[in-house]
Amino acid sequence: MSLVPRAGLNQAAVVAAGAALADEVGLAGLTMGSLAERVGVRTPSLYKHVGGQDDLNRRIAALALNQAADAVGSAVQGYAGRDALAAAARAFRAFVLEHPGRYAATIGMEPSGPDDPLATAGRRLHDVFTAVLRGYEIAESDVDHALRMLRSLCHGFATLQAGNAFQWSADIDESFEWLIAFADQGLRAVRR
Amino acid sequence: MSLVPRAGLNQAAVVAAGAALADEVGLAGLTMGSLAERVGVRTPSLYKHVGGQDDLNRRIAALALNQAADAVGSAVQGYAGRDALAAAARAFRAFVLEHPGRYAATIGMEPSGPDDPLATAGRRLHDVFTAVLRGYEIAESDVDHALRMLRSLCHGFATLQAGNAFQWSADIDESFEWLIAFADQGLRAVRR
DNA sequence: AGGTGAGGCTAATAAGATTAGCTTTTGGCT
DNA sequence: AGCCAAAAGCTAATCTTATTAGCCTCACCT
Repeated sequence: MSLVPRAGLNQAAVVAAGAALADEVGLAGLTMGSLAERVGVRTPSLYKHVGGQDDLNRRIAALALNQAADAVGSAVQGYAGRDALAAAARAFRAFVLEHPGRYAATIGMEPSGPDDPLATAGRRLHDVFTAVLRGYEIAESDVDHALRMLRSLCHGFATLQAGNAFQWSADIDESFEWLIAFADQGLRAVRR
Repeated sequence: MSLVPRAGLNQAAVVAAGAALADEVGLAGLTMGSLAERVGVRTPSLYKHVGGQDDLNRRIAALALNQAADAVGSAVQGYAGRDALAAAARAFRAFVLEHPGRYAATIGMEPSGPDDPLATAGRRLHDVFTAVLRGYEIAESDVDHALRMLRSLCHGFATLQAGNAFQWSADIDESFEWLIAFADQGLRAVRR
Protein backbone atom coordinates (compact mmCIF):
# COMPACT_ATOMS: atom_id res chain seq x y z
CA MET A 1 0.00 0.00 0.00
CA SER A 2 3.02 2.23 -0.02
CA LEU A 3 2.62 5.15 -2.36
CA VAL A 4 6.26 6.05 -2.90
CA PRO A 5 6.59 8.61 -5.65
CA ARG A 6 9.33 8.49 -8.25
CA ALA A 7 11.23 11.51 -7.09
CA GLY A 8 11.32 13.01 -3.62
CA LEU A 9 8.40 15.16 -4.64
CA ASN A 10 4.97 14.95 -3.10
CA GLN A 11 2.21 17.27 -2.08
CA ALA A 12 3.74 18.20 1.26
CA ALA A 13 7.09 19.00 -0.35
CA VAL A 14 5.46 21.14 -3.02
CA VAL A 15 3.43 23.07 -0.47
CA ALA A 16 6.46 23.54 1.80
CA ALA A 17 8.52 24.78 -1.12
CA GLY A 18 5.71 27.11 -2.11
CA ALA A 19 5.54 28.51 1.40
CA ALA A 20 9.30 29.04 1.48
CA LEU A 21 9.26 30.74 -1.90
CA ALA A 22 6.37 32.97 -0.85
CA ASP A 23 8.37 34.04 2.20
CA GLU A 24 11.28 34.96 -0.04
CA VAL A 25 9.57 36.76 -2.89
CA GLY A 26 6.20 37.67 -1.42
CA LEU A 27 2.93 35.90 -1.95
CA ALA A 28 2.26 37.83 -5.13
CA GLY A 29 5.59 36.69 -6.52
CA LEU A 30 4.79 33.02 -6.03
CA THR A 31 3.96 31.72 -9.50
CA MET A 32 3.48 28.18 -10.66
CA GLY A 33 6.46 28.69 -12.93
CA SER A 34 8.85 29.88 -10.26
CA LEU A 35 7.72 27.16 -7.88
CA ALA A 36 8.19 24.50 -10.56
CA GLU A 37 11.70 25.72 -11.19
CA ARG A 38 12.39 25.72 -7.48
CA VAL A 39 11.42 22.10 -7.06
CA GLY A 40 13.03 21.00 -10.31
CA VAL A 41 10.09 20.06 -12.52
CA ARG A 42 8.21 21.68 -15.37
CA THR A 43 5.18 23.75 -14.49
CA PRO A 44 2.43 21.32 -15.50
CA SER A 45 3.93 18.62 -13.31
CA LEU A 46 2.94 20.59 -10.22
CA TYR A 47 -0.67 19.83 -11.04
CA LYS A 48 0.01 16.21 -10.12
CA HIS A 49 0.47 17.38 -6.54
CA VAL A 50 -1.79 20.37 -6.06
CA GLY A 51 -5.02 21.36 -7.71
CA GLY A 52 -3.79 24.71 -8.94
CA GLN A 53 -2.82 28.07 -7.56
CA ASP A 54 -5.88 28.51 -5.37
CA ASP A 55 -5.46 25.08 -3.89
CA LEU A 56 -1.77 25.75 -3.35
CA ASN A 57 -2.47 29.01 -1.53
CA ARG A 58 -5.06 27.32 0.61
CA ARG A 59 -2.61 24.59 1.61
CA ILE A 60 0.11 27.11 2.29
CA ALA A 61 -2.32 28.99 4.51
CA ALA A 62 -3.16 25.85 6.46
CA LEU A 63 0.52 25.05 6.83
CA ALA A 64 1.18 28.57 8.07
CA LEU A 65 -1.58 28.42 10.66
CA ASN A 66 -0.39 25.05 11.91
CA GLN A 67 3.18 26.24 12.16
CA ALA A 68 2.09 29.42 13.89
CA ALA A 69 0.08 27.36 16.36
CA ASP A 70 3.14 25.16 16.95
CA ALA A 71 5.42 28.13 17.45
CA VAL A 72 3.09 30.02 19.76
CA GLY A 73 2.12 26.85 21.60
CA SER A 74 5.74 25.93 22.28
CA ALA A 75 6.63 29.44 23.35
CA VAL A 76 3.87 29.47 25.90
CA GLN A 77 4.80 26.18 27.54
CA GLY A 78 5.46 26.56 31.22
CA TYR A 79 4.29 30.15 31.44
CA ALA A 80 1.12 31.72 32.70
CA GLY A 81 -0.35 35.17 33.04
CA ARG A 82 1.73 38.02 31.79
CA ASP A 83 4.66 35.79 30.89
CA ALA A 84 2.46 33.58 28.76
CA LEU A 85 0.90 36.59 27.06
CA ALA A 86 4.30 38.07 26.29
CA ALA A 87 5.67 34.77 25.04
CA ALA A 88 2.66 34.18 22.81
CA ALA A 89 2.66 37.67 21.35
CA ARG A 90 6.40 37.64 20.68
CA ALA A 91 6.29 34.19 19.12
CA PHE A 92 3.39 35.17 16.93
CA ARG A 93 5.01 38.34 15.69
CA ALA A 94 8.32 36.57 15.13
CA PHE A 95 6.56 33.94 13.09
CA VAL A 96 4.84 36.49 10.88
CA LEU A 97 8.04 38.46 10.35
CA GLU A 98 10.02 35.34 9.51
CA HIS A 99 7.31 33.91 7.28
CA PRO A 100 5.51 36.89 5.79
CA GLY A 101 4.60 35.13 2.56
CA ARG A 102 2.91 32.10 4.03
CA TYR A 103 1.18 34.20 6.67
CA ALA A 104 -0.14 36.51 3.97
CA ALA A 105 -1.72 33.45 2.39
CA THR A 106 -3.96 33.11 5.44
CA ILE A 107 -5.43 36.59 5.11
CA GLY A 108 -8.96 36.59 3.84
CA MET A 109 -8.91 32.83 3.43
CA GLU A 110 -12.16 31.24 4.54
CA PRO A 111 -12.49 27.57 5.45
CA SER A 112 -15.00 25.73 3.33
CA GLY A 113 -16.38 23.87 6.32
CA PRO A 114 -15.53 22.68 9.81
CA ASP A 115 -13.44 19.80 8.46
CA ASP A 116 -11.35 21.96 6.18
CA PRO A 117 -7.71 21.62 7.36
CA LEU A 118 -7.66 25.38 7.31
CA ALA A 119 -10.41 25.47 9.92
CA THR A 120 -8.64 22.89 12.06
CA ALA A 121 -5.39 24.81 11.92
CA GLY A 122 -7.15 28.07 12.73
CA ARG A 123 -8.79 26.44 15.70
CA ARG A 124 -5.42 25.24 16.99
CA LEU A 125 -4.03 28.76 16.97
CA HIS A 126 -7.21 30.05 18.48
CA ASP A 127 -6.99 27.51 21.28
CA VAL A 128 -3.47 28.51 22.17
CA PHE A 129 -4.54 32.10 22.68
CA THR A 130 -7.56 30.92 24.63
CA ALA A 131 -5.22 29.08 26.94
CA VAL A 132 -3.17 32.22 27.43
CA LEU A 133 -6.27 34.11 28.49
CA ARG A 134 -6.97 31.47 31.08
CA GLY A 135 -4.16 33.02 33.09
CA TYR A 136 -6.35 36.06 33.59
CA GLU A 137 -9.53 35.99 35.56
CA ILE A 138 -11.84 37.07 32.83
CA ALA A 139 -15.58 36.67 33.02
CA GLU A 140 -16.95 34.01 30.71
CA SER A 141 -18.88 36.59 28.77
CA ASP A 142 -15.78 38.65 28.07
CA VAL A 143 -13.50 35.89 26.86
CA ASP A 144 -14.55 36.02 23.23
CA HIS A 145 -14.20 39.76 23.13
CA ALA A 146 -10.80 39.64 24.78
CA LEU A 147 -9.70 36.97 22.35
CA ARG A 148 -10.72 39.03 19.38
CA MET A 149 -9.02 42.06 20.84
CA LEU A 150 -5.80 40.11 21.36
CA ARG A 151 -5.95 38.64 17.92
CA SER A 152 -6.57 42.04 16.37
CA LEU A 153 -3.62 43.49 18.23
CA CYS A 154 -1.18 40.76 17.28
CA HIS A 155 -2.39 40.38 13.72
CA GLY A 156 -2.57 44.11 13.18
CA PHE A 157 0.84 44.89 14.57
CA ALA A 158 2.58 42.01 12.84
CA THR A 159 1.04 42.61 9.44
CA LEU A 160 1.59 46.34 9.61
CA GLN A 161 5.23 45.79 10.46
CA ALA A 162 5.62 43.11 7.82
CA GLY A 163 4.26 45.60 5.29
CA ASN A 164 6.66 48.26 6.47
CA ALA A 165 3.78 50.44 7.54
CA PHE A 166 5.55 51.77 10.61
CA GLN A 167 7.78 54.40 9.21
CA TRP A 168 8.21 57.10 11.73
CA SER A 169 10.52 57.53 14.64
CA ALA A 170 10.25 55.19 17.59
CA ASP A 171 11.77 51.74 17.87
CA ILE A 172 9.41 49.04 16.71
CA ASP A 173 10.49 46.34 19.15
CA GLU A 174 10.00 48.79 21.96
CA SER A 175 6.51 49.59 20.72
CA PHE A 176 5.66 45.92 20.69
CA GLU A 177 6.83 45.44 24.26
CA TRP A 178 4.78 48.48 25.19
CA LEU A 179 1.80 46.91 23.47
CA ILE A 180 2.26 43.69 25.43
CA ALA A 181 2.37 45.61 28.70
CA PHE A 182 -0.71 47.54 27.65
CA ALA A 183 -2.65 44.41 26.88
CA ASP A 184 -1.54 42.72 30.06
CA GLN A 185 -2.58 45.61 32.27
CA GLY A 186 -5.86 45.94 30.49
CA LEU A 187 -6.62 42.25 30.77
CA ARG A 188 -5.81 42.24 34.45
CA ALA A 189 -8.24 45.11 34.89
CA VAL A 190 -11.04 43.16 33.21
CA ARG A 191 -11.08 40.50 35.91
CA ARG A 192 -14.32 38.94 36.94
CA MET B 1 -6.44 76.11 -20.52
CA SER B 2 -9.36 73.82 -20.04
CA LEU B 3 -8.36 70.23 -20.53
CA VAL B 4 -11.76 68.81 -21.32
CA PRO B 5 -11.40 65.27 -22.54
CA ARG B 6 -13.62 63.86 -25.20
CA ALA B 7 -15.56 61.68 -22.85
CA GLY B 8 -16.10 62.25 -19.17
CA LEU B 9 -13.07 60.12 -18.45
CA ASN B 10 -9.93 61.26 -16.70
CA GLN B 11 -7.45 59.89 -14.25
CA ALA B 12 -9.51 60.64 -11.16
CA ALA B 13 -12.59 59.01 -12.67
CA VAL B 14 -10.64 55.90 -13.64
CA VAL B 15 -9.12 55.59 -10.19
CA ALA B 16 -12.47 56.16 -8.50
CA ALA B 17 -14.11 53.55 -10.71
CA GLY B 18 -11.26 51.15 -9.95
CA ALA B 19 -11.73 51.68 -6.23
CA ALA B 20 -15.46 51.11 -6.51
CA LEU B 21 -14.95 47.96 -8.55
CA ALA B 22 -12.36 46.66 -6.09
CA ASP B 23 -14.88 47.16 -3.30
CA GLU B 24 -17.42 45.11 -5.22
CA VAL B 25 -15.35 42.23 -6.49
CA GLY B 26 -12.30 42.30 -4.25
CA LEU B 27 -8.92 43.74 -5.03
CA ALA B 28 -7.83 40.50 -6.69
CA GLY B 29 -10.84 40.68 -9.00
CA LEU B 30 -9.97 44.13 -10.23
CA THR B 31 -8.53 43.60 -13.70
CA MET B 32 -7.72 46.12 -16.37
CA GLY B 33 -10.31 44.41 -18.53
CA SER B 34 -13.15 44.58 -16.04
CA LEU B 35 -12.33 48.18 -15.19
CA ALA B 36 -12.26 49.15 -18.85
CA GLU B 37 -15.67 47.59 -19.33
CA ARG B 38 -16.95 49.41 -16.28
CA VAL B 39 -15.89 52.81 -17.57
CA GLY B 40 -16.93 52.06 -21.13
CA VAL B 41 -13.66 51.91 -23.03
CA ARG B 42 -11.39 49.18 -24.38
CA THR B 43 -8.64 47.97 -22.11
CA PRO B 44 -5.66 49.72 -23.74
CA SER B 45 -7.38 53.09 -23.43
CA LEU B 46 -6.98 52.93 -19.67
CA TYR B 47 -3.25 53.35 -20.16
CA LYS B 48 -3.92 56.91 -21.28
CA HIS B 49 -5.00 57.66 -17.72
CA VAL B 50 -2.95 55.41 -15.46
CA GLY B 51 0.46 53.88 -15.87
CA GLY B 52 -0.72 50.32 -15.47
CA GLN B 53 -2.02 48.01 -12.79
CA ASP B 54 0.64 48.84 -10.21
CA ASP B 55 0.12 52.54 -10.72
CA LEU B 56 -3.64 52.06 -10.50
CA ASN B 57 -3.37 50.15 -7.23
CA ARG B 58 -1.12 52.80 -5.81
CA ARG B 59 -3.56 55.56 -6.70
CA ILE B 60 -6.46 53.57 -5.30
CA ALA B 61 -4.50 53.14 -2.09
CA ALA B 62 -3.84 56.87 -1.83
CA LEU B 63 -7.51 57.59 -2.49
CA ALA B 64 -8.50 55.11 0.20
CA LEU B 65 -6.20 56.64 2.78
CA ASN B 66 -7.43 60.13 2.00
CA GLN B 67 -11.05 59.06 2.22
CA ALA B 68 -10.39 57.20 5.45
CA ALA B 69 -8.72 60.29 6.87
CA ASP B 70 -11.73 62.37 5.79
CA ALA B 71 -14.19 59.94 7.32
CA VAL B 72 -12.36 59.54 10.59
CA GLY B 73 -11.55 63.23 10.76
CA SER B 74 -15.19 64.22 10.30
CA ALA B 75 -16.38 61.66 12.79
CA VAL B 76 -14.08 63.00 15.44
CA GLN B 77 -15.10 66.65 15.06
CA GLY B 78 -16.36 68.08 18.29
CA TYR B 79 -15.41 65.14 20.45
CA ALA B 80 -12.56 64.51 22.80
CA GLY B 81 -11.32 61.75 25.03
CA ARG B 82 -13.30 58.58 25.04
CA ASP B 83 -15.93 59.94 22.69
CA ALA B 84 -13.31 60.90 20.14
CA LEU B 85 -11.64 57.52 20.43
CA ALA B 86 -14.93 55.70 19.94
CA ALA B 87 -15.94 57.90 17.01
CA ALA B 88 -12.59 57.44 15.32
CA ALA B 89 -12.50 53.69 15.79
CA ARG B 90 -16.09 53.24 14.60
CA ALA B 91 -15.58 55.46 11.59
CA PHE B 92 -12.39 53.66 10.65
CA ARG B 93 -13.92 50.23 10.89
CA ALA B 94 -17.02 51.33 9.02
CA PHE B 95 -14.84 52.69 6.24
CA VAL B 96 -12.90 49.45 5.89
CA LEU B 97 -16.06 47.36 5.90
CA GLU B 98 -17.74 49.56 3.33
CA HIS B 99 -14.64 49.81 1.17
CA PRO B 100 -12.75 46.57 1.65
CA GLY B 101 -11.27 46.54 -1.83
CA ARG B 102 -9.72 49.97 -1.80
CA TYR B 103 -8.53 49.53 1.76
CA ALA B 104 -6.88 46.25 0.81
CA ALA B 105 -4.93 48.20 -1.80
CA THR B 106 -3.21 50.10 1.00
CA ILE B 107 -1.84 46.98 2.65
CA GLY B 108 1.84 46.51 2.15
CA MET B 109 2.01 49.58 -0.06
CA GLU B 110 5.11 51.65 0.63
CA PRO B 111 5.44 55.30 -0.35
CA SER B 112 8.35 55.96 -2.67
CA GLY B 113 9.28 59.11 -0.81
CA PRO B 114 7.92 61.85 1.45
CA ASP B 115 6.21 63.59 -1.46
CA ASP B 116 4.42 60.48 -2.66
CA PRO B 117 0.66 61.20 -2.41
CA LEU B 118 0.47 57.89 -0.60
CA ALA B 119 2.76 59.22 2.12
CA THR B 120 0.78 62.44 2.38
CA ALA B 121 -2.48 60.56 2.70
CA GLY B 122 -1.00 58.20 5.27
CA ARG B 123 0.20 61.17 7.28
CA ARG B 124 -3.29 62.68 7.25
CA LEU B 125 -4.82 59.55 8.74
CA HIS B 126 -1.97 59.32 11.19
CA ASP B 127 -2.53 62.91 12.28
CA VAL B 128 -6.19 62.31 12.96
CA PHE B 129 -5.38 59.50 15.35
CA THR B 130 -2.66 61.60 16.90
CA ALA B 131 -5.28 64.24 17.60
CA VAL B 132 -7.50 61.66 19.23
CA LEU B 133 -4.70 60.68 21.57
CA ARG B 134 -4.30 64.30 22.60
CA GLY B 135 -7.46 63.81 24.63
CA TYR B 136 -5.51 61.50 26.90
CA GLU B 137 -2.68 62.69 29.05
CA ILE B 138 -0.01 60.51 27.62
CA ALA B 139 3.67 61.11 28.19
CA GLU B 140 5.50 62.36 25.13
CA SER B 141 7.60 59.21 25.06
CA ASP B 142 4.55 56.96 24.98
CA VAL B 143 2.61 58.65 22.22
CA ASP B 144 4.25 56.81 19.35
CA HIS B 145 3.75 53.48 21.06
CA ALA B 146 0.13 54.25 21.85
CA LEU B 147 -0.45 55.33 18.28
CA ARG B 148 0.95 52.11 16.92
CA MET B 149 -1.11 50.13 19.38
CA LEU B 150 -4.26 51.93 18.35
CA ARG B 151 -3.50 51.53 14.71
CA SER B 152 -2.78 47.83 15.16
CA LEU B 153 -6.06 47.35 17.00
CA CYS B 154 -8.20 49.15 14.44
CA HIS B 155 -6.40 47.78 11.41
CA GLY B 156 -6.30 44.29 12.83
CA PHE B 157 -9.92 44.15 13.83
CA ALA B 158 -11.23 45.71 10.65
CA THR B 159 -9.17 43.59 8.30
CA LEU B 160 -9.92 40.41 10.20
CA GLN B 161 -13.61 41.16 10.06
CA ALA B 162 -13.45 42.17 6.40
CA GLY B 163 -11.80 38.83 5.70
CA ASN B 164 -14.46 36.99 7.66
CA ALA B 165 -11.90 35.73 10.09
CA PHE B 166 -14.21 36.02 13.09
CA GLN B 167 -16.31 32.96 12.84
CA TRP B 168 -17.24 31.87 16.24
CA SER B 169 -20.00 32.82 18.57
CA ALA B 170 -20.12 36.31 19.99
CA ASP B 171 -21.52 39.37 18.27
CA ILE B 172 -18.89 41.24 16.32
CA ASP B 173 -20.22 44.75 16.89
CA GLU B 174 -20.32 44.03 20.58
CA SER B 175 -16.71 42.86 20.47
CA PHE B 176 -15.72 46.07 18.78
CA GLU B 177 -17.41 48.20 21.41
CA TRP B 178 -15.69 46.09 24.06
CA LEU B 179 -12.40 46.74 22.29
CA ILE B 180 -13.02 50.49 22.31
CA ALA B 181 -13.74 50.43 26.00
CA PHE B 182 -10.64 48.36 26.58
CA ALA B 183 -8.45 50.79 24.67
CA ASP B 184 -9.99 53.78 26.40
CA GLN B 185 -9.46 52.40 29.87
CA GLY B 186 -5.92 51.39 29.03
CA LEU B 187 -5.07 54.76 27.59
CA ARG B 188 -6.46 56.55 30.59
CA ALA B 189 -4.25 54.39 32.78
CA VAL B 190 -1.15 55.37 30.81
CA ARG B 191 -1.51 59.06 31.77
CA ARG B 192 1.45 61.20 32.40
C1' DA C 1 -9.50 75.59 -43.32
C1' DG C 2 -5.82 73.59 -40.94
C1' DG C 3 -3.18 71.57 -37.41
C1' DT C 4 -2.41 69.49 -33.03
C1' DG C 5 -2.83 66.69 -29.22
C1' DA C 6 -5.62 64.09 -26.08
C1' DG C 7 -8.12 60.05 -25.94
C1' DG C 8 -9.76 56.04 -28.43
C1' DC C 9 -9.13 51.81 -31.04
C1' DT C 10 -7.22 47.47 -33.23
C1' DA C 11 -3.60 44.28 -33.48
C1' DA C 12 0.37 42.19 -31.65
C1' DT C 13 3.33 40.53 -27.87
C1' DA C 14 4.37 38.37 -23.55
C1' DA C 15 3.58 36.14 -19.16
C1' DG C 16 0.98 32.90 -16.50
C1' DA C 17 -2.32 29.29 -15.44
C1' DT C 18 -4.34 25.29 -16.86
C1' DT C 19 -5.62 21.16 -19.72
C1' DA C 20 -4.86 17.30 -22.99
C1' DG C 21 -2.51 13.59 -24.17
C1' DC C 22 1.82 11.02 -24.51
C1' DT C 23 5.97 8.77 -22.06
C1' DT C 24 8.59 6.85 -18.44
C1' DT C 25 9.51 4.87 -14.16
C1' DT C 26 8.51 1.79 -10.55
C1' DG C 27 6.56 -1.22 -7.23
C1' DG C 28 3.88 -5.30 -6.97
C1' DC C 29 2.57 -9.62 -8.82
C1' DT C 30 2.98 -13.88 -11.43
C1' DA D 1 12.65 -12.82 -15.14
C1' DG D 2 9.14 -10.35 -16.88
C1' DC D 3 4.56 -7.91 -17.05
C1' DC D 4 1.42 -4.12 -15.93
C1' DA D 5 -1.08 -0.37 -13.81
C1' DA D 6 -0.60 3.85 -11.88
C1' DA D 7 1.98 7.67 -10.46
C1' DA D 8 4.76 11.44 -11.98
C1' DG D 9 6.91 13.65 -15.73
C1' DC D 10 6.95 16.08 -20.19
C1' DT D 11 5.59 18.70 -24.53
C1' DA D 12 2.23 21.19 -26.89
C1' DA D 13 -1.81 23.78 -26.96
C1' DT D 14 -5.32 26.96 -25.04
C1' DC D 15 -6.99 30.90 -22.41
C1' DT D 16 -6.76 34.92 -19.73
C1' DT D 17 -4.50 39.31 -18.62
C1' DA D 18 -1.34 42.92 -18.94
C1' DT D 19 1.07 45.82 -21.84
C1' DT D 20 2.96 48.06 -26.09
C1' DA D 21 2.85 49.82 -30.93
C1' DG D 22 0.86 52.34 -34.15
C1' DC D 23 -3.10 54.33 -36.30
C1' DC D 24 -7.54 57.35 -36.18
C1' DT D 25 -10.49 61.07 -34.97
C1' DC D 26 -12.54 64.68 -32.87
C1' DA D 27 -12.50 69.19 -30.21
C1' DC D 28 -10.49 73.16 -29.99
C1' DC D 29 -7.55 76.98 -31.32
C1' DT D 30 -5.73 79.83 -34.72
